[in-house]
Amino acid sequence: MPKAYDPCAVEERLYRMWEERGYFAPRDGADGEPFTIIMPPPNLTGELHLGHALMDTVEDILIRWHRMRGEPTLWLPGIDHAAIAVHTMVERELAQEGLTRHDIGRERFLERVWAFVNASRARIFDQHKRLGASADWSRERFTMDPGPARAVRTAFYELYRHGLIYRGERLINWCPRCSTALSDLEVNHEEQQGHLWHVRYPLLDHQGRTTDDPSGASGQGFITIATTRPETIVADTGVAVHPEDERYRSLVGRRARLPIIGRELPIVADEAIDPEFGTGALKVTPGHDQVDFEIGQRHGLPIVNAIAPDGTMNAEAGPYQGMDRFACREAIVRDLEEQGFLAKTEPYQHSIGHCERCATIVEPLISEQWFVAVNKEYLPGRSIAGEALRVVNDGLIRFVPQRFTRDYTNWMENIRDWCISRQLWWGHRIPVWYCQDCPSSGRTAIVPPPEVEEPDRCEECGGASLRQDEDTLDTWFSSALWPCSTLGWPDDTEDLRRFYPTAVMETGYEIIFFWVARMIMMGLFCMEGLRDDVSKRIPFRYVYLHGMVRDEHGQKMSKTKGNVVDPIVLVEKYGADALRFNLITAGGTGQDQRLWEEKVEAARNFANKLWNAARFVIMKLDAGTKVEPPSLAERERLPAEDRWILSRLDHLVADVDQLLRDFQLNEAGHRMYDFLWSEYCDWYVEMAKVRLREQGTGNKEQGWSDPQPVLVHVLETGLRLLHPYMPFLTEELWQRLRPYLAEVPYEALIVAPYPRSEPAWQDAEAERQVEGVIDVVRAIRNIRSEKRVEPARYIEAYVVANDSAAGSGQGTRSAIEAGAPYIEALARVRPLHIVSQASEAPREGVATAVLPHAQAVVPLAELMDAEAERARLCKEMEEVETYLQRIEAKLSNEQFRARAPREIVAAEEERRAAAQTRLEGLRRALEELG
RNA sequence: GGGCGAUUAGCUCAGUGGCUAGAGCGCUUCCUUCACACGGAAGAGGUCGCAGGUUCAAGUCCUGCAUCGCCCA
Repeated sequence: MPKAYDPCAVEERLYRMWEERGYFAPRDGADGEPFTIIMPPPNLTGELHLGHALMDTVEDILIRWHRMRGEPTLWLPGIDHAAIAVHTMVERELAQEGLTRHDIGRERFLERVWAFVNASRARIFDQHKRLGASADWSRERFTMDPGPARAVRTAFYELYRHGLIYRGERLINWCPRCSTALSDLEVNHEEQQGHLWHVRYPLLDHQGRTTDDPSGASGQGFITIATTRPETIVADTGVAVHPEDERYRSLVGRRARLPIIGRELPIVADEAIDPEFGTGALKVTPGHDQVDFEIGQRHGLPIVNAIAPDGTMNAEAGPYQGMDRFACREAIVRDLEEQGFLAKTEPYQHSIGHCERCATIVEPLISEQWFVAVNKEYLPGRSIAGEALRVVNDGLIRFVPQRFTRDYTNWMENIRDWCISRQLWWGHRIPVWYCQDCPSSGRTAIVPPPEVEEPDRCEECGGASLRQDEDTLDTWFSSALWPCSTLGWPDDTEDLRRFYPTAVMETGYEIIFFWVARMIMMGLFCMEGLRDDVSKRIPFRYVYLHGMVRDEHGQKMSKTKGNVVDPIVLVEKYGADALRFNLITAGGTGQDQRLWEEKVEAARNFANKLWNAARFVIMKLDAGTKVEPPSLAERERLPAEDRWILSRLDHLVADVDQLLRDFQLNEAGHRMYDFLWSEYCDWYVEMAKVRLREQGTGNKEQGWSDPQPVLVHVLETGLRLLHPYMPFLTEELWQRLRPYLAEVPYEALIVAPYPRSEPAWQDAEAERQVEGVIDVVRAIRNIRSEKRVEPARYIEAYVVANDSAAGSGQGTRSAIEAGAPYIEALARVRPLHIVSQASEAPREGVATAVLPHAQAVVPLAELMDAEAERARLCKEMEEVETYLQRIEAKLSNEQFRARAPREIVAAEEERRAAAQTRLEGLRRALEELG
C-alpha cells in the first residue's frame, strides 16, 4: 500500500465499479419503506458550483445511509432547462455575431439552444459523478423530456379546467433586456441611492383653469407631489393623499393639471398613502407601479402605459417619445425645472427591483399574461395555496431546520397570483391555441386535453387556422411538478406508486418560495385524482435546507466578483471525500459557511490518517488469515482495552444513528472523526502495537491476547459508518481489507449493512479502567515534556494506585497493573513501579502528578528544580480548590439536592470525592517537597 | 416596517438545560521512534456581545439592547 492516500488513483475506478454493478438503482424486493430523494435539478447553464457540491454531499449521505440500512433507496437525478438563464447565454453568443434571436427565428434559435443543452448536460452529470453522487442515472430526467413535458401539459390543462389558470391584463414585472414578464419572485430588490423630486402640479378650479401662475411664489395654487420616478409623470392619471391628512383634506375631489402633458388629474383620498413620505401627496401612475395600480383600481383611474417593452418611451410620453426611460428621466427633470414645476430635489435611498437573471432594472408594465389563481377555491374551502399551507401546519411536511417553517407559512399566507407566461422561446410552450376563424377573432383560448399535442381544428367553429400562444411557461412551473413528473405522473406508474411521496427534499434555503412552495402546491393538486389521502399527495415529508457556501471573506461567490471556487478543482487537488467531509462538517444545518483550501486540506489529512491506520492494520495481517469479529459470548475474556474500544465504538454507532435520524449530519461527522482519530488511532492502535510486538517476541504464553480481531473489527465498522461521508476512501480500504475478513456476505461496502448498536458491548467499567491508564500516560508525558526529558529516553516512574481508593475504581491498582505495559511503552517508562501508598515512592527530587485516583511519581533528581515544582503543584492545587468549591457550593444547596435528578447529584458527589482525593495528594506532594 | 439568523480561543466554527466550554487552522516547545511530517508528544490561548429574568442548575430557555447579515413588504 502506498504511504499516502491518493484519491485520483481510486475514485474513477470505484465509481465505475459501483455504477456497473447497478448499486445505484433501488434494490428490488428490499424490505421497508422506500427512501426517495428527487435531486434538485441544477440548471444546465454551466458548471456545478459549491452549492451543488454541498447538495450532492448531503443527499448522497442520506441516500447511502438508507441504502446501507437495506431500504429500497432511490435518488433520482435530473436537470432543469432554466429558460431565462439559457436565453441570456445563447443570446449573448448571438450578440457576438451581431445577431438577435429574432434575426434567426424561433426554430433556428431552438436548434442552437439544444446544441448547447446537450453539451452542457453531459458535463453536469460527469461532475456529479466526480463528487461520488450515487444517483440512479437510469432514471435521469430533464424538464424538457417528453414525460415531464406531458406532465406540464396535463397540469396546465387540469388547472385551466378547474378555473385556476386565467389570462388577463395585469401589471406585471417586465425585464426590458430579457423582453419577458417575470414573477414577483424573479425580481430582486436592492437599496440604491436615488433622488426624491418634488414636483408642483397646478390646481384647477371648477372651470378647469389654473388658480395661480405656476411660477408664482404663493404655492397656494399647487399640490406638490414627491416621486422617485419623474419619467412616469407622463403616465399619471391621478394624485392621491391620505384621507386623514389635514393638509390636503380640502383638495380631495378637486383636480390638478399634469405639467408638460397637460392631462387633468383627479385628487383622491386613499389609505395606502403614507402622509410621512415626501410631501404626503403621491402621483398615481397605475400603468407603472403596483401600489398605484391598486389605488387606480379603487378610484377608477384610467391606465396609461407610457413605456414600451424595450424600455423606451412610447407615444404617450409626448415630447419624450423614443427616448430611453432613464434619458427621459433626466430630460423631464430638466424641463420641469425650466418651467418652474420642480420644487426641490433631495437625495433618497430606496429599493429598486432588478431582474434576477440579468440585473436590469425591472419595469412594471400592464401586460396580458397567464396566471395561476393560487387563492381561488376550486372546491369548497380548497385553494392550492390553502392546501399547501395546511399540510405544513398539520405537520405532514416538516422543515429542517424548523425555523424555516415560518418563512414558508408567512409567504404562503400572503401569496399573490403567479404569473406563469414568459415571452421566451426556450421552454414549454403554453398549450393554448387561438382560432383565427371564430367571431372572437383569435381571442378565444383553446386548451386541448394533454394527449393532444397539437389540435388541428377549432372545437367551436371547426376552423383549421389555429395559432398557438407564442409564449412559454415559467421554468418553475415545470420544476414545481418535479417530484411527480419524474416518477411518471400523470400516469400512476409503478415508480409513482412506490416512491411517491418522496422522503426528503434537500435544497438551498434561497429557493423555498421559488421551488419548495410551488412543488407543495402543485404536488397536492396534481395528485388529487390519484390519491385520496392527503398524506399520500404531499411531494415529500421533509424539507432539508442547506446554507450557502461563501468565500473566505464571507462574500457570496459570483462570476462577476471572480471569487468562484470550482468544486472539481478541489476534488482534483484533495479528493472528493475531503471536499465532502469539509462541506458537511463546516457548519450547522441551514447555516452559511465559508470555505477555503486549508479547510479542505484538513479533511484530506483525516482521509490520509485513516488510510494509514488501515495500512498498518492490513500490513500486520498474514496472507490467508481470516479474522473473525469478536463475539459477545467471549467478551469477558477480552482485555480491558478491547472492551474499552468496543464500548466506545458502540456508543459511537448509537450516537451516529440518532444524529442521522435527526439530520445532524455535521455532528455525526465530527463524532466519527474524533473517535477514529483520537481514540482508535491515538490509543487503541498504539496499545495494539505493544501487544503485537510482545506476540512477535514469543510472549504469547504470558497472556497476551491477539488484538487483530478487534483491530480489524473496529476499523471495518468505522469504514461502514463513515462510508456515506467518505465513500471512495472507505470503499477502497474495505476492498483491501476484505480478503482478511471471515464471512462477508456482501461484495462492496456501498451495499454493506450500516452498523447497528448492540448495547451489550457498552462497558463503563472498561472505559474507566482504560481511561485511567491513559490519564497516567498523559501525566507522565506531561512531566517529561516540562522537564525536557529527551523523548527517546526511558525513565523510572512510580504509579501510586490503591484498590480501596474512594470513587468508582478509575485508576485502581489492578487496572494500572493491567495497563502497565502501555504505560511503559507509551510514556517511555522503565522501570515502572506500581505501589499502593505514596510513602512507598521516593520523596526527594521527584515530580509528582496527582490524578483523581492515582499519582505518578517521577524521580528526576538531576533535572529537578524544587522551586518550579512547588510552583507547579501550588498552581494545580489552586485550580482544584476552585473547582472543589464550585462543587461544594452546589452540593450544599438544599434546593439542588431536592430538585436535581438523583444521577446528577450522585455524579457531583463522585466528582467531589475525586477532587478531594486529588487535593489531598497534591498537599502531601507539596509537603514532601519541603 | 415585519420576520429570521449570527455574535463562543488570534481565525473559521461545533456545542438539542447538568462532566473544569470543545474542534480544525494558526501559535509556542520538542520529535523524522519500524501506519501516517497529509504525522506524533506536550503546551499557551475563552468575564460564551451587553443588561435583566426564569431555573436547584443557563453558552444553551425568556425579555430588552447593541452590532453584523439575510429574507419579506
